[in-house]
Amino acid sequence: MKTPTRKPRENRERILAAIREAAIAEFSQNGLKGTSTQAIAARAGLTKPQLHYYIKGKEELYEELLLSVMSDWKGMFDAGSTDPGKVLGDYIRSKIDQAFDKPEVSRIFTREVLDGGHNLEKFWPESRQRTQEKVNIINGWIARGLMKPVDPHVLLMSIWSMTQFYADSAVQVRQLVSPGQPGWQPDREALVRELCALLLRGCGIRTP
Amino acid sequence: MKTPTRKPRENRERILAAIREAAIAEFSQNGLKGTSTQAIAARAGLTKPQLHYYIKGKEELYEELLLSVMSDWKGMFDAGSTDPGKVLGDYIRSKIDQAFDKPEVSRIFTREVLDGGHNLEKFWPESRQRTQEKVNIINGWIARGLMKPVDPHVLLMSIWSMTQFYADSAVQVRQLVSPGQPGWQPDREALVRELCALLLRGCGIRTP
Amino acid sequence: MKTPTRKPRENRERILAAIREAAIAEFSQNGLKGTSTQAIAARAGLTKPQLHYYIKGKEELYEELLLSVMSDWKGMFDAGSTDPGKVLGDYIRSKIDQAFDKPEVSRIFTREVLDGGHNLEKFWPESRQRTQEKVNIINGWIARGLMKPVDPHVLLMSIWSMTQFYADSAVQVRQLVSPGQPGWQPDREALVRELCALLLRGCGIRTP
Amino acid sequence: MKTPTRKPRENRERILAAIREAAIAEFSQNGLKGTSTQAIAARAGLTKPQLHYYIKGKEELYEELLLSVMSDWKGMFDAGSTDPGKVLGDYIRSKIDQAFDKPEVSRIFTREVLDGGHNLEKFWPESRQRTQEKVNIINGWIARGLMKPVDPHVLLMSIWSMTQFYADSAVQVRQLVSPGQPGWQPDREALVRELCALLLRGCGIRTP
DNA sequence: GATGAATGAGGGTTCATTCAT
DNA sequence: TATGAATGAACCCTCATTCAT
Repeated sequence: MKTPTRKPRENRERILAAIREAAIAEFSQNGLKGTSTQAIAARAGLTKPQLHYYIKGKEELYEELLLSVMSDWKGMFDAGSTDPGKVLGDYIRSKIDQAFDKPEVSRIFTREVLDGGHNLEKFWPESRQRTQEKVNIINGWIARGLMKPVDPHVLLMSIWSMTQFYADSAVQVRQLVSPGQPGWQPDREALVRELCALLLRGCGIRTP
Repeated sequence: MKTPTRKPRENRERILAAIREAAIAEFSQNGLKGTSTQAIAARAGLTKPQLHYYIKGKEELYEELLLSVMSDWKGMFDAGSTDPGKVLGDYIRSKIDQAFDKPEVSRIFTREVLDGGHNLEKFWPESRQRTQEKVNIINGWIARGLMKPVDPHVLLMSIWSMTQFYADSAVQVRQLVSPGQPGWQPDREALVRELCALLLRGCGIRTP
Repeated sequence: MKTPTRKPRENRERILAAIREAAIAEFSQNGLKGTSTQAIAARAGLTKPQLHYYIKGKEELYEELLLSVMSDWKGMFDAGSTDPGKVLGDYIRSKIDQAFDKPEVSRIFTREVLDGGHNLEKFWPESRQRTQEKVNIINGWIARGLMKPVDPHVLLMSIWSMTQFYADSAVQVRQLVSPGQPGWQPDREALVRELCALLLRGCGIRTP
Repeated sequence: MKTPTRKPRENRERILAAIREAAIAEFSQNGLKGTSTQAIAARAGLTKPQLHYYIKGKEELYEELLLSVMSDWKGMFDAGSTDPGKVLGDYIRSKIDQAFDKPEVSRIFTREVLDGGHNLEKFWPESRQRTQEKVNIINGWIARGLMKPVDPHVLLMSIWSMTQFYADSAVQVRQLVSPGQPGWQPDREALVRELCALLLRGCGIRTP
């Protein structure tokens, strides 16, 4: 009569969700090696053996998380429109949204890359292909005179890093921009506007 | 009688340099927690107790290293000229040079920021001040009509992240750009040119 | 309503049999300590708690099994005949049959002896008595001149170990006898014949 | 000034010897899985981490021990003489000596075989070859009429198991032979004599 | 009867650091 | 200075068993 446990399925799902949340927080803060199952368990309100009842191991949990992280980025570069300004603008917005809403997720990825990206090996082929598709689209725009001849790879990596920055280096941002003072605040809307302006102008894309 | 040990001072310096070099490599690859003193000692050609004879502790060594890392970035934004294009271009080049030549140093910093930047606390005030100076300079350029009204903070962070990216995400770059194929290669000169073009145009700075 | 469960008694017996079979296989392969209840449960098609519903504990299950193993050896040395050759020959055949047909059972016993035989304590008195009876019979044969004066204990232990070997050391046998080649194969009939010839001749027992 | 530790080399060797002795005792009693490093460490008078300072791991230690066990058996079957009775008699004596003097070592091997012998894989080829040599020698004796036509493999395995028995089943022997009473005692000399008589007569080898 | 969940103990191993020499 | 040795804590994981449903 301690805990009702009426619906086992639901309970399991709830616990698993708690584990995932805890793991994201821990991995994001301390990395794969730096995170102890102890910490994940504690944060999820479980004991260590309990945790192992639900997951297979630390690495497996990490990889599963990494997979869900990767899937979050799919389809962000939506080439539905023929307007370069709209496509790139939407891309920037999506990435900034993700950086503001789920910064931990971004950090897990950055950390993994910093660690050598060995757990990402299985994702590279697909990522490579998707990158190539984007490159082709941008080259098409250039060919049609819709934008200046910018190296597509450099452009894509620039957008990636500029937006990722607001997730990974949130601390840095907060510290460098007169904290607690009426100075600049990383306001999401203003930021998106500024980044778009900077980049679209840089590409020579005319905006309405 | 094994080793002459003629000049203790010199010897000590040489060993300390070896330790620093080894530590940079290890910390850069595995982070603070992920690095074992064993690994540092081995890479520096010492035994573990030997290492502890020269350093105070892992954390202390790390902090000392972080300090030297930070000093590398001082003076990169050289406002000696009145030409915004030259100042920003030089800044970009310096950062890219550093990213290509000392990527480990960059990675240690990024990792620290990812970890929360607690060991950077003492550096924030100075960094903040230097950032403010740069912001003022840029605002001056804007006031004098030398460039479009771009948010200086966003601009600085963009340059920072875009350049840093080539150090931190070297793996990603290599993997995403059709490796081993005649595709795009991260050539330093071309890269600097592209980044300058993109950013200066984005700021509305006319280049000769 | 999932499973009919028509005859609970029968079902229980069937499950218990499955457990015993699974346990024999596991204990025989991995020993008492090396076997996990998990493994037994899995092999018997049960969950761990289910298994614990039917058994009292791992050790208890083991002891119960050991008991049934011991009973298999009763009456193998059948002194019904007055012909030493026949009695010993039948004994050898029974033991080889058991070694070939139920090697796991043999192995559980050998393992237990290797472990110190603490769980066999209750069986020793009876075994001792049965051994003494056999010794007396053999001494009788010797007294009547039916065989050479061989130490009965040594003879019995020799037969025991020589036959047991083909159960316990099946791997060794297979590996040492040119595997996969047209060399010697552990053929049961030939083996019994050879062992009988060797031993009976060794005892100076004339065979028809 | 706690412990002299004057000669590091010597000390290390002494500790390693203690570890090996402890490990033999433990592995012999509880097998690879059943033995805890804790137990080995305790028996050797060390703490667990201390133990790991000297060995690489439990499995490695086990394999090293197994290797030394195997080498103990090399050259026991000394075919220096042309007298079958002497060769086999010496073989039996060597094996019985080893069974009485180092029973634990024998048990480690038997246990390994019982476990499937996976750690012995690398030894099989050599063992196979040595077995073949012995088989050839015995076949030579038979061809020259020095002994009856006994299957050499069966003979060798019989000798092996009969002698091994006194190491592996020491408990059984002690329990089955009226313990504490003036009955039969496993006296080494008598045992060797009995076994030789039994086997040589079984092979039809005339002894002086 | 069967199932999800919990628990406490222990297993193997690695680590940062310090001692005594 | 430099080395063998020690130490105590922590880490990841598995196990046998039991509880409540």
